[in-house]
Amino acid sequence: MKHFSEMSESALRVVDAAEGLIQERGYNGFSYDDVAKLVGIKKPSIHHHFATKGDLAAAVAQRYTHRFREQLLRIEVQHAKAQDRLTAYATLFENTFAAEQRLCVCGMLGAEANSLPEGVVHEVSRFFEANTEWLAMVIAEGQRAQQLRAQPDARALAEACLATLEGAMIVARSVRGARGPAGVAQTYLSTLLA
Amino acid sequence: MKHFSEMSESALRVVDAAEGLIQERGYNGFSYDDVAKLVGIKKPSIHHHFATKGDLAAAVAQRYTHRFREQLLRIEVQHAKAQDRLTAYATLFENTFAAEQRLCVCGMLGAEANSLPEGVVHEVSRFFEANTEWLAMVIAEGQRAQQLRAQPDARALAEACLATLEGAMIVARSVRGARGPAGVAQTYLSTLLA
DNA sequence: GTCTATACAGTGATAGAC
DNA sequence: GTCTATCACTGTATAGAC
Repeated sequence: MKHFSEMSESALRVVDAAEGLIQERGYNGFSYDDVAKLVGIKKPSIHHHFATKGDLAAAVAQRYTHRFREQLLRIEVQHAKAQDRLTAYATLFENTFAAEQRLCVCGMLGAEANSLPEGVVHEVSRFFEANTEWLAMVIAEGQRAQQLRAQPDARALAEACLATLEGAMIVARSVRGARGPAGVAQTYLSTLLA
Repeated sequence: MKHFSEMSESALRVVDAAEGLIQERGYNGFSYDDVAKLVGIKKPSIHHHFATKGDLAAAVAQRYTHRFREQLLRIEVQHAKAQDRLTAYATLFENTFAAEQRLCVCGMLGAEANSLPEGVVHEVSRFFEANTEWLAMVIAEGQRAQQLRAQPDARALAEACLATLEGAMIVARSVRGARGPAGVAQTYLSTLLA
C-alpha cells in the first residue's frame, strides 16, 4: 500500500471523505458513490486512486493511526504526570466524539472486523497495539513514580483503559444523556490513583 | 412491534439467524438473502414475518435484551457478593465472545447506530440502560456491604464497567492474542475491590 | 486525473399464485 | 406460510476516451 505522505492531493481528499463516512456509518455503511459526492468527482475516479474499497479503508486506518501516534508523542512532551497524560489521552477520544458523535475509526472497523478485507484488519490491529503499548508505558511510569496505585500490572490496565474508551463511545452513541468517553475515562482514572 | 413470545416458530428461526449475522457482520453486513439461506426458506418469506429489515433487527435486539435481563436475575439469585455477581456478569460477555468471536448484539448495533432505523436504536438504548441500572445496583450494594471501595459513585462505575466489556470485545476481535472480555473485566474489577 | 458508459451481482421490497 | 417472478435501485468494479 502507498503511504499517505506520497499521495496526491486528490487522493487525500478521498481519504478525508472516507474517514468521516467510516466514523459515521462504518465500512459496510458507505459506498464509493458517497465518497464521490463528498469530494465532488465521479465514482470511477475514486477507483483510480484506490482500486478496491479495502484499499481505501486500509489507507484511512493507516493515516488515522499515524496521526494518533503523533498526538501521543505530543502528550508525552506536554505532560509529565501520568494522570495528566491519561486525561489528555481521553480528550483525544472526547474531541472525536464531540464532532457529531463520531466514533474512533478503528473502534468502528474493529467491530466490523469479521466482514472486512484482511489488509484493513491488519491496520486496525496496529492501531490497538500502538495504543496499548503507549498506555502501558505511561501507566508503568506513573506506578514507578507512585502517582498511580501499583496494584494490577500496567499492560492489563492499559488494555482496560483502551477498551473503556472505545466502549464508551459506542454506548454514548445510542443512549441519550450518557456520559461521553471523557467522563467515563475520568471514572476509570480515579480508580487508578494512588 | 410484536413481542417475540407471540411469534411463530418460523419467525423465531428467522430471528435466530439474524441474531447470529448481526453479531458476526453487523446490520449493514447481512441481507435478507443471507437469513433466508440460513433458515432454509426464500427471501420473500422473510418479508412475510418482518416487513422491513429494521423490524427484524429491532426484534433481534428486543429478544436479546429480554434474555439478558433473565440472566441478570439469575445472577442475583445465584450470587450474593458483589464481586461474584460482577464476575458472573463478565462471563456473559465472555461466553458470547468465545463462540466465534461473536459481539454483543447491542454493542455492534450501537456502533452502527447513526445508520440504523429509529426503532432499532431505541431497543439498543434500552439494553444499555437496563445493564447500567443493574450494574449500578450491584455496585451500590457492594459498596454498602464494604465489599467494594466506596470511592466513585456507583452509577459512574457501572457505566465504566459496561463500556469496558463492550470495548474489550471489539478490541479483542482484531488483535491476535488480546485478552477477551473476561480478562479485561477482571482487571477492572480488581480496581474496585475494597 | 477525470470522465461516460457499462457490466454484473446484490439490495430491500412487492404482487400474486399455491 | 411459502413460493416464483419481478421491481427499482444500489453495490463494486472495469474499459476506454479525453
